[in-house]
Amino acid sequence: MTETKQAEVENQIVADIERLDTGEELLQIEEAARRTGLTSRTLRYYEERGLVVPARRGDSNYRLYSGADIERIERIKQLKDLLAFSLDEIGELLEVEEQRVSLKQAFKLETDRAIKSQQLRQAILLTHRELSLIDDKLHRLEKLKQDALARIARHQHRLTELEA
Amino acid sequence: MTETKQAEVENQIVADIERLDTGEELLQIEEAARRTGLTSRTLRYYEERGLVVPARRGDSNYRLYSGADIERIERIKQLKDLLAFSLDEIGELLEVEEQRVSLKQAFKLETDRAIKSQQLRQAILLTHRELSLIDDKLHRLEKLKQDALARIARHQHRLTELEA
DNA sequence: CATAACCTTGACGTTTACGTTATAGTTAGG
DNA sequence: CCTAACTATAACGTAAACGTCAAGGTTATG
Repeated sequence: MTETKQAEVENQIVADIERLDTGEELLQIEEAARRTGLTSRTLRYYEERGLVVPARRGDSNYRLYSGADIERIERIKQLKDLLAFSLDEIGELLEVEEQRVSLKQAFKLETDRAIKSQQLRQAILLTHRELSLIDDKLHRLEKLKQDALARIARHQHRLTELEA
Repeated sequence: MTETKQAEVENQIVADIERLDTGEELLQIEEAARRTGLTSRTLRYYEERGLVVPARRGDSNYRLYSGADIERIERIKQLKDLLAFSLDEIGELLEVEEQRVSLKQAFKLETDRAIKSQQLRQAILLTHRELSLIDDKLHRLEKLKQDALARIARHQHRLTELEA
């Protein structure tokens, strides 16, 4: 059986996958990087910055990323690329999101109706703050678009005028 | 007459303003920086990168920025902040815009109807390319917003459920 | 005409966000 | 068990986008 280098690599990738007690698949750094479109160096850097600490380390001390970790990395990409935020700003925003998550946890355990309501209201507030950040940029982008559209319309008008 | 330091500065600012043959006001670098919300260093850096070369230099070799220069600087800010473009990318985009402008000039001088039409079509094409860049980011931002909105809706739903 | 407050061109420093290289441990396949 | 291909940390390098002096010229004002 002459296994190609390609096939070997694929085997390696399959071997990359471990599992948590929960049965969730865990990825080694290179595979996590591949799935998120980043590099392993970048993932280590994000960890150094405290942005994404992988779910756990295997016996070999290898980093093992969970599905939640991958989602978080994707989120960082979004915020960085789309909102032009620095990693510092992203960190703050993710902290807010985490507050929301832990708030969700507390919510589950809570039995007091009044407190649960209060927690939900708090979660809504946090998300609104996030939303306003996005909305702000959205509006300004929208204006940029309108400018471009206006230019096109002007040209178009002259064109029809010319060809009348 | 005990002129305050404040007043002196204001005098200086007024003195900053020179005029082109056209009668357009020209600003020295600090005032140009103040108006655009940047620093003089940044403006010099932009010139170094070839992004904004001031309209002219005075006899004193001072940089003098025209209204068009100021607009261009504002444009750079927009593209950098809103689209998260690097100065390189902005340079390319501004080049495209300049093509559009010079095209506009050529258009004015042109008498041949067919050529004028062609030029307009070209201008429209260029603007469309710009537009697609903006639109792309806009769509992805919109998705971010929907995610946030969905989260809010979920919370809101649970809240009404709870308080029913 | 002195002085303050501009301006000039270097040139070196800094932060961010990684890339790259070196050295060494770990794991799967033949 | 040897080798290839992963992994680890550490450390140095780098490009972008400026900040921050330093040394000197220019201009308005008292």
